[in-house]
Amino acid sequence: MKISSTIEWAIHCCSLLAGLPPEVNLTGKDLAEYHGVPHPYLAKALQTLSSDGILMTVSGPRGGYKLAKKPSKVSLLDIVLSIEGSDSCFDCDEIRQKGPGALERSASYKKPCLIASAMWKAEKVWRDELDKVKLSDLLEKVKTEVDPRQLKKGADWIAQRTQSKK
Amino acid sequence: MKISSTIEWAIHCCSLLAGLPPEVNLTGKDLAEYHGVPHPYLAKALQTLSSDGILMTVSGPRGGYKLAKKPSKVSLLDIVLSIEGSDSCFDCDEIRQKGPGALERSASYKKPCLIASAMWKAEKVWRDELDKVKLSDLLEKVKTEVDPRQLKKGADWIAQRTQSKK
DNA sequence: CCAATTGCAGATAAATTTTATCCATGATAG
DNA sequence: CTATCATGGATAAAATTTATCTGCAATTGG
Repeated sequence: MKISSTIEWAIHCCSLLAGLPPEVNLTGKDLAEYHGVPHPYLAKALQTLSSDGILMTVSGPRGGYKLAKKPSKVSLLDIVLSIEGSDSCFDCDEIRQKGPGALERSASYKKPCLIASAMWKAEKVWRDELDKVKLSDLLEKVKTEVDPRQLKKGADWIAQRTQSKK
Repeated sequence: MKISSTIEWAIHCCSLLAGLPPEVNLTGKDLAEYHGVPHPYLAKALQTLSSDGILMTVSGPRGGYKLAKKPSKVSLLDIVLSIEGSDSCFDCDEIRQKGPGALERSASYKKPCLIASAMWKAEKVWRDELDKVKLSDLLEKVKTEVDPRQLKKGADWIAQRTQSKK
């Protein structure tokens, strides 16, 4: 029941991009370097985000990634589902239909398994909670909660990166 | 982000045991057979549940497992955490402290990462939801929602199992 | 048009986790 | 004292996650 670290990287990348001016983009390599994670693997995640319409790509020299929507239109759930896929995390194997207690005709099982229902309900509240949090909410909090020196350092590094390529 | 099928088995086993009279116990083999799952592997889960105080074991001939607490005192969360461990499903790797935007002294990072906080909050509502559902709630619903023929068939099989060993 | 940069898709491989099995041991009812 | 049953440890197979590489397509700037 572990959430893969790719999710963590993907959210960090998206929220970084959300804070940049709309004309700026960063390459996959920049994003990997910025976060200290392996580039080729992160690239996979970025490609997925882009094919799901969360990121936009600009190819060619001075290309890279930028956010495809307004930060207020992208929730953490969007990112999580893009990377992990939207399948439920609980698979009901219908084991109630398997043992000696089971009835022959599976048509007898109209209502979903009670246990599965409970697990799915819990997953729903989890997803709803993640859907409430938009990238714009994170940006807002960053302004008030994150050390300004850190913000400056990050911004400088990005500025230098985008400048030096001109 | 998949929930292992062991969880599903464990919950089914516990809710089956919850419906039996207090003096009755079922062996690991019975439980495996009843649910149509591999015995040696299920045994591991039953052992874990028992070492976590959710199940009681009776060793020796005519031994087996029974519920260690009243059904109203065991929640789905108890079972899930017993099997999966209680670690959070989201690991914060503190990647904000890794890239070129990071500050040198990690003491500067007093508040938890905003992204991790959001993920943990979502996990909390998930857990709270699962903790609301007790085995007694499932039993209650089983009475009204499950086909009586199925209940009878299961009960008969169990009765035959527990009888034939006398 | 050319050359360099960048994302894309697919194949592949290493590492880790999940799933599964087996066996020796200890407890206990009959 | 014997058959039954849980326990704990070791082991192995299977699946998934993590990671890398390579050739290709698109695009920009010269």
